[in-house]
Amino acid sequence: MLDLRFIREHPDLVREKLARRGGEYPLEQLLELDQLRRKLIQEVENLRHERKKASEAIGELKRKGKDITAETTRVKELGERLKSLEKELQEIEAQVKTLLLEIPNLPHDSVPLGADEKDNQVVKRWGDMPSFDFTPRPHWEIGEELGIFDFVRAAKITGSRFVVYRGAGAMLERALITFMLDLHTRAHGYREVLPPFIVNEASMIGTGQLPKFKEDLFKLEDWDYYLIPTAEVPVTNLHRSEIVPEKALPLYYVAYTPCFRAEAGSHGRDVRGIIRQHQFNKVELVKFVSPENSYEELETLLLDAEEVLQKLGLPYRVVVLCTGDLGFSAAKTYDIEVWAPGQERFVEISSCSNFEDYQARRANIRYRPQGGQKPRFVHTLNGSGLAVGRTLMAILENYQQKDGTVVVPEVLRPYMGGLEVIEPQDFPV
RNA sequence: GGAGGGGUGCCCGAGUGGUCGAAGGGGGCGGCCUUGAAAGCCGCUGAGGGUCUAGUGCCCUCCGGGGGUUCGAAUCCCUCCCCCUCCGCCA
Repeated sequence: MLDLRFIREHPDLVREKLARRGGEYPLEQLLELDQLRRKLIQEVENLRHERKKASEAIGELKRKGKDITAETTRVKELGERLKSLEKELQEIEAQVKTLLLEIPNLPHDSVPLGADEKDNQVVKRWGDMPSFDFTPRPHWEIGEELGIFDFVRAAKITGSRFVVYRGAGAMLERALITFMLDLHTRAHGYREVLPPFIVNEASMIGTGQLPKFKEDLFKLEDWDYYLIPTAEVPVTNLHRSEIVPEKALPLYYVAYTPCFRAEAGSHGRDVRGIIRQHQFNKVELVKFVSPENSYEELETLLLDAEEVLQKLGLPYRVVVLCTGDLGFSAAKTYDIEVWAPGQERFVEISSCSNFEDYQARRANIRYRPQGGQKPRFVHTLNGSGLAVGRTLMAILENYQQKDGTVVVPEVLRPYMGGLEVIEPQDFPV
């Protein structure tokens, strides 16, 4: 969330920056409530002060063995007045908190102005798109023909937007996960963690999924627990309500987790194939850094994610999201889009964001600056490194051959028992 | 699921109704000592909020969360959450 004091002191700036995102936010209402809140705080605190002094006096009288009945009745009245004011204040504060949680982060000044994804700007291209002497096919056709996807049985055991990976498909998914984890831990200095895939409500609020985006989440019945939509949630919340020493920064984490998304409102989008599933695997990079260099850290985070695609030989482009397409909690986001020749389009495969102190303030993640000064909020960043299912999709489409087989990228072969080509799976059923 | 014990500051830990925001230790910061460091010694060191004359100011809140009793709660009561031990169940 935003800093209430900053909003109060720079309302025009905040208004203007929120306007860049488009949409309506309850800023004016918040400012009004904040004024009321501060007035109530003063009244309450004055009363408390009075009561405190009077109570102390009673203690003094009692010690001297004097009569205190007159004083106690007076203070009791004071207490009752205080109680009703406190209740009022509590309600106002709850409302302020609610409004604050519904206001998104302010876009960074380097984020291009724009209304929606059409205004995102391509900032980089890498790799040559493969040329084929046949018409390249989409991954769902390749995968089903190879027998590595089974959508029919997935629909039977669960429902739509699920898939069963079989044989070399399952192995390829597993190889990708391990390959990515190895790259980020060994070459990029990330610490590997394997967090819970289920988190509580406080964690979801900490990273910004709740309270606003409840409909995107799977919730466990009779529990205040949710399936994670991304490892960003458990990993960022690792340090919720902590104060870490400055010398511990920056903290780099990498985590493999499955991700669960209700995909409410995406009916009819990407219904074919494995691009948009209710459950998918992802390797996620998360950074906790000091505010001074978070934008440099965003650039290196992006490069760390890009390197996965480079090593796999998959062509891609990087776009910077415009203000209108920016996620709720993010101040700046780069998307990496991999080339999918079977669909003749680029598909998002990673999203790398700097949240500045927006999540840190929600989740109360701070660091103590060297020299023992007051704690400050860290900056948090995260990025997919990468979405595993979509990487598998890109491999099928970019490495497909005329005969329907798929070449395994060289870096993955050690992870697949030396397998060089994926051929039709020979299963009796 | 049953029985018991516990949650206090950056960390550990004392504190069972009244100057208790809280002993002590660790850590951190500063100083002395030292060629330098370690050790030793001395001092400082919680967080959040409100306010103005903006000060090394004044005030309020915070001892797991919420509620209650009381003139007054870290301390008493209720409730919820979490952790530990034993038993049961279990991959």
